[in-house]
Amino acid sequence: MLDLKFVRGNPQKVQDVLTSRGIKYSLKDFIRLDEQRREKLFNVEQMKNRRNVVSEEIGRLKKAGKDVPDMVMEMRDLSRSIKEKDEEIKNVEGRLQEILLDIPNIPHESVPVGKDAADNTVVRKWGKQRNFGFTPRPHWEIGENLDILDFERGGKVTGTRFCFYKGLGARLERALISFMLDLHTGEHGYTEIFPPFMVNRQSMIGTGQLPKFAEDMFKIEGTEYYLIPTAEVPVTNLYGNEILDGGKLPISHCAYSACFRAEAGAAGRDTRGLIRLHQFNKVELVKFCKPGEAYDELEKLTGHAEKVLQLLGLAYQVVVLCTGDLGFSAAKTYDLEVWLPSYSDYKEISSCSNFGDFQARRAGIRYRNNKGKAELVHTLNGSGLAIGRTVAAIIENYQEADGTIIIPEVLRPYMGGLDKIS
RNA sequence: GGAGAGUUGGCCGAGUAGGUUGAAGGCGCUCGCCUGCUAAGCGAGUAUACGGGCAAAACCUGUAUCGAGGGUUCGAAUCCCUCACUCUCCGCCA
Repeated sequence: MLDLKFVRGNPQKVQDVLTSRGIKYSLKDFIRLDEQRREKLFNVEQMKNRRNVVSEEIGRLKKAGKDVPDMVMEMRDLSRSIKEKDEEIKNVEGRLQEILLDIPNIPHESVPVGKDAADNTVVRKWGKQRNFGFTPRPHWEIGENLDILDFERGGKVTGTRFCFYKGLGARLERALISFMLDLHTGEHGYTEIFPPFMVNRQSMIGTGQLPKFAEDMFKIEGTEYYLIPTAEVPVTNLYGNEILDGGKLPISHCAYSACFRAEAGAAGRDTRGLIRLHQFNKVELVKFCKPGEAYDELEKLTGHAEKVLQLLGLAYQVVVLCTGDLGFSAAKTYDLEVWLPSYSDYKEISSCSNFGDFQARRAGIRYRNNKGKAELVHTLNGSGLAIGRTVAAIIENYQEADGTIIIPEVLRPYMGGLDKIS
């Protein structure tokens, strides 16, 4: 959420942002509502002031044994009008809030201007695409042949976009989770969190999934709880409505969680394999820092996610998202894309973003600065990494001509010393 | 699921025959004094949000906030209702 005062003071800039993100909404209504609100507020506050003053006087006079029916009558009327005015203000504020909650973040100045994913720019590449001496096969084929992935039974037991991992496949999934968590806690200084996989509505609003993207979410029937689409949601909201000690910043958390996504707008895309499931595992990195540190922290966090790919020996590229492709809450995002032979292309495996104070304002996450003033923190997060897509990348990039899979060196301690899945 | 207790400021904790209590007291923290050092001691200060004034900051001023929302009342932390959460006991359960 943007600062109301900022929008008030920079309507043209905000309007431009909306336009650049393809949102056709005129801020004129908003500005008018805001003016209305302030006028009404000023008005009612004066009335309340009078009520306070007179009520106090009534108390004093009554104590002195005097009866003041005319004053009481006047206050009765005044209170009635106050109640009406308060109602009006509440309505106006509700509408303002609705609009404000649907306005996306402002991209950082370093973000390239562009229309869609085609305008994203590659920042760097790492590793080289393997030269197979045979025709590489997609991971779903290899996985099914080795009996470590079972999509068919996933469909039978639950439905489309669900999958069973089996035997060494399940082991590989678990190994990756442990490997990533160990790396981030041991080498990168993150404190591990194991969060709830369901959150309430307020938390979803805090990180920006709601109210705008309700159709992407699974809601638990009969409750106000939602399945989390990423650990970002519970972990960022961990400090919601708190004022943190500035000396403790930056705070770095990593968290494993299952992630649940409805994939409402993705019908027909990535229908095969592990790439786009309704449920997948992910290790997430989350940071809370002071405003001045955020962009340094973004580079660091991105580097931490890259480190996972490097240690696994997977070729990837780093892409900076252009204004048109940027997520709703983000001010700047780097996507890490891993080389996937079955796609003959790089495919997103991590998304690392700085949200500035956008989420912090929604969730109420502040810290006390060195002047003793409460100030919004800046929040960041990134996948470190998406587990399912990592499994896919390992299967495809480490496959042998005979259909077996070499296990990357760093994972072997987590796989009972095994060096191959066959 | 049944029965009961609770939810006050950064923390602890007062505060019910409704009235000047944003809220006693303590702790913590900040600044100053004092002091070989440290500790102790002394003094002052120490919430947030949203308005108004100011070009703006400082500052001044108003309103709101004692879990959330509603009600009663001239006036509510204090009374009533609903909800959420926490705790205890019972039941159930991994």
